[in-house]
Parts: sequence; C-alpha cells; structure tokens
Amino acid sequence: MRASMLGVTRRICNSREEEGELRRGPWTLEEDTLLIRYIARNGEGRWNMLAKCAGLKRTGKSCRLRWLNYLKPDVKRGNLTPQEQLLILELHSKWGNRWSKIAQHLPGRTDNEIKNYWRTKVQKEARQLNIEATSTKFLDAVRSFWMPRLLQKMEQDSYSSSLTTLDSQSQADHGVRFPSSNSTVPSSLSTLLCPPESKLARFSNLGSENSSSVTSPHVLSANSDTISPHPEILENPTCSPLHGDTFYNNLILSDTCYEEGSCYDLAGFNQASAGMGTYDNSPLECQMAEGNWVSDGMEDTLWVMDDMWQFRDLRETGI
DNA sequence: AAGAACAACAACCGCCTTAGG
DNA sequence: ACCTAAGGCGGTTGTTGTTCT
Repeated sequence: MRASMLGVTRRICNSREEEGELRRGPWTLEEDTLLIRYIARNGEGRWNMLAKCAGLKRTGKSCRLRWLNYLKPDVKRGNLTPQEQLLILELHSKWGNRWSKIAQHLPGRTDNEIKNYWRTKVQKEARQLNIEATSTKFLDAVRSFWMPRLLQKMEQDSYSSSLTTLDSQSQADHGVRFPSSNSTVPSSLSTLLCPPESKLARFSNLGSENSSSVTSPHVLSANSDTISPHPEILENPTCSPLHGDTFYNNLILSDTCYEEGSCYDLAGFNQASAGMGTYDNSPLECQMAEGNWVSDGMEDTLWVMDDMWQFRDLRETGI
C-alpha cells in the first residue's frame, strides 16, 4: 500500500516538476518574504495549502523546513556555545541520533543544526582518533576528554567575565591568574573546574533538585553571552552574509503581526540547558586528571592533538 | 592570483507515523 | 478497518565560503 501511495506521490511530484511548477534549491528573498508574511498573518500548519496560498512554487515540506530551520523567529544562529556542545554530547550519548529529541533541549537550535554539528565536528574528531563515533570507546573519550574541556571552557568564560570586576589582589585571593594573553594556567585545575559556587556545582545538583522540569532561571546564568539576543541579526545586519537575516530583521520588526520581543526571546535557553538533569549519573564532575590540559586556541577546537595522543596512550595502557 | 581541498550548513529525499474522513 | 494526506524525522547531497598550496 505504502509503496503504491509513494508511487502516486512521486508521480504527482514528478509531473509537477516536469511542468516546471515547483522550485527547488536555495530560497530567494522574495520567497522568504512571501512565506514570512503569510505565516505572520495566518499562522503555521497545513503546509501544502500554505505553499499554494502564499503563492510559493514550493512543496509544503520545503516551506515547513525553511520556516523551522531558518525563518522562524526563535531560531538561534551562530556558533554553539560550550554549554550547548556539552549538552549535545551528553544527550547524544543517551539517545543516539535522535536529533529532534536532542533539539528539544536546546531551544533555538534545530535538529538540522545539531545533526550538522555532529557530523562536521564530532565525527571528524572520531575519524582523527580512528574510532567509530558510535562506539563506546569514543563515548569514553568524549566523557573523559571532551566534556571536561567544555566544562573548563565554560568555567573560563565565567571567570573571565567575573574577573573583569576583580583587581589583582582579588584574583590572587581566588587562586587564579587569568586571563592573560598567553593563557596562564591556574595553579589548581580542580579549583578551576570545581569552585564551590561554580556553575558546575549547580549543574551537578540539578538532577537531585529537579530532573524533569525546566526551572531555576538562575542556573547557569553566569555566562550571559549564551543568552544574548541575536546580536548579529538584530543589531548588525551587515554581519550576515545570508540574504534572509537582514531582510527578515527589517520585515519582522516592521510587521505588526509580531511583537518585537518574540523575535529574540531566548531566555529559556539556559533554563532548558540546565533542566536536562542527567549529570547525577555521568562522570562529568572533576574527573579530569591533573595534567597539562589548558592550552591556547580552545575556541577553535576543544579536542586538541595532545588530548588525542593522551587518549591513545591510555588506550594502549589499557585504561 | 588561482585552483584544490576542506568545512559548514541549507535543502532535499525517502521512510515512517499520525490524524481525519 | 481502511485509505489518504500531512507532518515529522534521520540520512544524504549540493552549494557556498574559507583555507591551504
């Protein structure tokens, strides 16, 4: 039955394509305009009908995808934060390639984006390690090396921002000396990773506090960068190389169908990040051995060659 | 400066599930 | 109960931009 149904569908699609009715490929500014305007007035859903009524020569599926992955107001753009990366790694270790399920825990991020991240970044690392990305060995490596590094990055971000208000004496009192241009290593990594009032400490308590609901807006709030509202799109249209953003910004902010705030309401992000509550059973906390972890250039890759060699050494010694 | 190689990500495809008639 | 269309999901491909040689 299904095969015949699909066959019919394909025939319809093919005939339409043969007639040149349906457009494919990258969306144009005009198409984006039509779609956004139509949804602003009539809402989402009934995508095939929507495509027709909006005057778009696209399939309903294509419209839906364009809207959900790109045009929808709460879609968050830009690089994934360490928090988000950490969350993806952890959730993927639990659920595998359930991208949409994972995406539900990263508000503003689409399943497509997460999937792309996994394929381009995570699988690449696995290849470099010569390990299957789905293997338990790789998962071990992620837990032992990558996640601590992300946590460290989060801590550094947090400390960097807090230290801007501290004088040198205060910094000494806190036992840290950074950031400097040459990445001074803190005297104690455990201090760096597990300060008493750190996000990590709160992070690790979440499971026992509330593992299912998304609450406690204070949690993980130290790094305000992660929840800043679409600065690229809303305040600097010129930074976007894609036609959609600038256009979208102008259109939406001038369209009375949308309230201004809804265009960049990402406040839920940190809450949801924290709300996963799975860290009570994961070896995230302070598991990193004392060693030369800290290096420059962590923004570019969180899994540097030193780590890989270290991991290989551990594998070879049977750890 | 030009071409090749690589990376990032937008978009499409095919299959499955679900809702409604 | 069956049929169909629509929506959703994960895998894959194509395009574009960037970096390297």
